[in-house]
Amino acid sequence: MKASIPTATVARLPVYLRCLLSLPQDRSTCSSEELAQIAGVQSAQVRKDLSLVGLRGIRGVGYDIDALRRQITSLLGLDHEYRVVIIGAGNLGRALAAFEGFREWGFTVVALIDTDPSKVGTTVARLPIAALGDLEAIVQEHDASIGIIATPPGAAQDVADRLSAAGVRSILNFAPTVLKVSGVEVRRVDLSSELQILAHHLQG
Amino acid sequence: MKASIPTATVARLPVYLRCLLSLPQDRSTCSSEELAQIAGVQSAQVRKDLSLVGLRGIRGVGYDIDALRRQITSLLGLDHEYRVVIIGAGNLGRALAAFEGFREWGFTVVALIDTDPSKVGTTVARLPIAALGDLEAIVQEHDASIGIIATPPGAAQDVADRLSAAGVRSILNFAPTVLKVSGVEVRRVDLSSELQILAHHLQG
DNA sequence: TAGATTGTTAATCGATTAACAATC
DNA sequence: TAGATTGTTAATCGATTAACAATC
Repeated sequence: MKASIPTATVARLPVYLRCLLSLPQDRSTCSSEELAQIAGVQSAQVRKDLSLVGLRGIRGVGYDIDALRRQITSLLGLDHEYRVVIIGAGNLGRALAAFEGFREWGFTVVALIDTDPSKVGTTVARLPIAALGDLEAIVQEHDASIGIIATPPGAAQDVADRLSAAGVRSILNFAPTVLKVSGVEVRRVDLSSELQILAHHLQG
Repeated sequence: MKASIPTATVARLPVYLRCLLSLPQDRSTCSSEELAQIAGVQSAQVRKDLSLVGLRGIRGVGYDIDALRRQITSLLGLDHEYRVVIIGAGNLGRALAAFEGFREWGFTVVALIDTDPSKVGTTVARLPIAALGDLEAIVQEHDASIGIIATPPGAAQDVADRLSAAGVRSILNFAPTVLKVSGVEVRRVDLSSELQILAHHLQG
């Protein structure tokens, strides 16, 4: 029984990975101090995180960059391909469908879904927009494991329920809605809230 | 000297506010238990948060919904208007420029800025795209206090430096770049990282 | 060896939750 | 009054940081 990795640590792994990939090809090792510097955290944090996920360095030398890259990739499951469906073909949904940053890490957007009949059948980034009624069929056909909700707030819970029932196991929710689901991991990105938090500091 | 509000509490205020606004008009009070339920947190959390920001309820009754709405709005500074500049007119930058969710809370996008000469002068959501060279002039002209970075990663630090020097005090960063700035509050939204974190759970 | 750097422990800090007296 | 619900304290939990012996 392996102890699970703290969520704060998991959330930093993508940052470390990107930093490691940005290091010059000819470098072979990297100290926790240097990685911390470019990742914007403390070196003790880096050592603790890497230690928690079972990654070891060499005392007096540092960490093997290539081993770190490969092992973090594997820990995050980025050596698999994941199929993603996006629900909501508004400005945000379309931008996400065309976003290159997903493909780069092995996430393939297999469908963009919307209720608007005038949108269905048109294409965004070479992807045809499908009807909401086909959600379940599409998830099953492509064996999609991730759903991205970019609908208006009122539609989000229903879409989440349907994604969950169809077998999607992770949801990235851009709707400003608190989703009630079970057995599905949800991450929330609330763009308006982010600005509101910044606003608090501007005046406080 | 007022003690400052814990960051975790500040981050929940926008959620509470949205929940309160979704309550029927004819309701006048709301218990911490009910608010917790719709916000997806524990009732003790709600009471603690509200207490930390100085909001009181009535024992045996609950909290006054209208007072809560007004006071949270004020705490977050949402009774002001904020001018926002967006840098990067790619898919994401354009989607953000057209995003209605910002306007709704008093955030006005005053400029969309890009380096690409073929984009400059065209319009997105009735907003003309400006040249990067004009960033400082635009920030000053509109007295913008928030910058949204939606550039490729390599450009983000330079843009952040220029925003900061031009007087912007808060940055929302969508580039997968760790920004080094001082005296500016930065919030990071890393879309690829979100999927990577979800991927970790899919396989773990 | 001397210098560098890890890996881990313990201390600290901050956030969440449970519990319940206070009181409407 | 009796029932409901707050406001706060204390307990718990999780995350960060400091410090340093181990060791390359």
